[in-house]
Amino acid sequence: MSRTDYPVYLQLRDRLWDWIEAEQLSSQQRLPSERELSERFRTTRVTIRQALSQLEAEGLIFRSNRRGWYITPERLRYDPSRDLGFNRYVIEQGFSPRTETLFKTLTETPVWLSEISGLEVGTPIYHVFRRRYVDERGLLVEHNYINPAHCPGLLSESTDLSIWQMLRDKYNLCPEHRDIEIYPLALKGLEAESLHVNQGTAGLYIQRLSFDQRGNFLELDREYWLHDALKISVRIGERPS
Amino acid sequence: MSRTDYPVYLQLRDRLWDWIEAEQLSSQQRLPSERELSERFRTTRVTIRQALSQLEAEGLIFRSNRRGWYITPERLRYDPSRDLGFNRYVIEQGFSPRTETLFKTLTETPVWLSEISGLEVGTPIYHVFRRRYVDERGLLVEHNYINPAHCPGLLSESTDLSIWQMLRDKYNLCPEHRDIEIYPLALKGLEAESLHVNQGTAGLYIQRLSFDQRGNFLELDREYWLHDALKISVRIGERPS
DNA sequence: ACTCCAATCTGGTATATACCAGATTATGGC
DNA sequence: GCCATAATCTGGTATATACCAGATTGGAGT
Repeated sequence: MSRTDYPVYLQLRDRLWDWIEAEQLSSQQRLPSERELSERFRTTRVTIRQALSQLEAEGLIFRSNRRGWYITPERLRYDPSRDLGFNRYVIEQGFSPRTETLFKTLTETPVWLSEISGLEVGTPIYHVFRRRYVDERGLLVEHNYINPAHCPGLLSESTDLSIWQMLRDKYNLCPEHRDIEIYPLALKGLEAESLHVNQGTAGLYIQRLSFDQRGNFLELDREYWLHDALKISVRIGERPS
Repeated sequence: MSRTDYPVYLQLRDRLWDWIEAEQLSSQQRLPSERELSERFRTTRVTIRQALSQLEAEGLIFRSNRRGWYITPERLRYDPSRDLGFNRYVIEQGFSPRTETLFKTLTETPVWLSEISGLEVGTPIYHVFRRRYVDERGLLVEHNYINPAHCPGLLSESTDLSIWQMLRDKYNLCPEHRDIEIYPLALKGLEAESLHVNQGTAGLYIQRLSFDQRGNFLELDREYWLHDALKISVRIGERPS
């Protein structure tokens, strides 16, 4: 029994889904062009785009600006409460990570950061902005604000790997307390541009604010993820075996 | 300096944002109709809708089916790792909660639940489906699957309050171990209908799988939130005062 | 082989128009 | 006052069309 009372674009959504399954399209493969799809499914490009947007919202496909539509890879599992480096858990899941440092600089603590970190406004602070890839798809950009009082000279190190690991191994820093915030938002401005996605693309924001044993501010991490790129997975307590 | 090289709908997005601020529109207030806005801003309804969709993605406004656009209330803070009842933390934040039980039934464990819970396929299981409001806006729907072995007769209780509290107070059950999963998705089917939103509306999925001290399955909680309704906030470790 | 540039392909933006379906409001009969 | 119903208002869906801008491709010239 088909749902013929559905709007066309929802029928198309389902037909496209079925078609993708039937064609066995897999991760990162390209769909036919919108014009071709609109002919094949006997409708207009506008309507096909509505259907494609649905599948995009569901995380089945994603768009690459003016290049086409592609099959979304499996979501990356991610536990923001653990201090595992990005590279490490990406590899653990059988993917291939890459990190680009877009800029790193020593700047002055702005008001908003002062309010959540406890640092005085104007205090020197490291600011690192990085883009992270999994299998050559850019999944997130990340701002790190690090207290240089605890790790002088950090900027001269390579920041293409785990900052957290560097803090631990080289500076013997270990966060004792953390505040984590997570919420969906729209990617815009610098974050959208850096990820090469359109303004307003759905994203997920993850913020981690870390303090040491004495309550001193260590680091702030603000991550902007593509909405379809990750699945947060947290385990609390021990599971008896 | 204005960004005149921006597409019209992004300029409109910003102008609408400014207009909303200037008009001091506040939580749950209604915007003028799309036709009126398209006249006021000298463009077509199609383009105004693109701009409105941007603001919707950013969480500034939300739509109520065929009634209009409204200002989104502040996000609710929510800590899925704690066992605070919904009603309690909503009230703590100065809002007014309400819960409707859409159905509750005794059914048989399906395959997918068996795989994550360890129950045998076909084992009796309680299934409760509820809708939760804050200030009379439906923010989420929630499926609860509860192991009746630990709490016989639960269905004859009222399920309009905290199931967790009932499990603790009446059945002395306390989860020792939990697996939590969170990811953005599109609301569709039953969940979209129950929240009176369009198919494909952005949402956030939160799943909690609870076991007792001996590793027995207690409860599965699957929550479907509106994307703009909550801010997950978790505190790890103690903050020295 | 290589570079450069033009042609072409892609999705992105924009306008105009029409009708539908649910929600709300106005109206008229009681 | 109340209730049923009709008119109206709202966003939702759909088609047709045009042009833009970035990405890719293909070919000419070296």
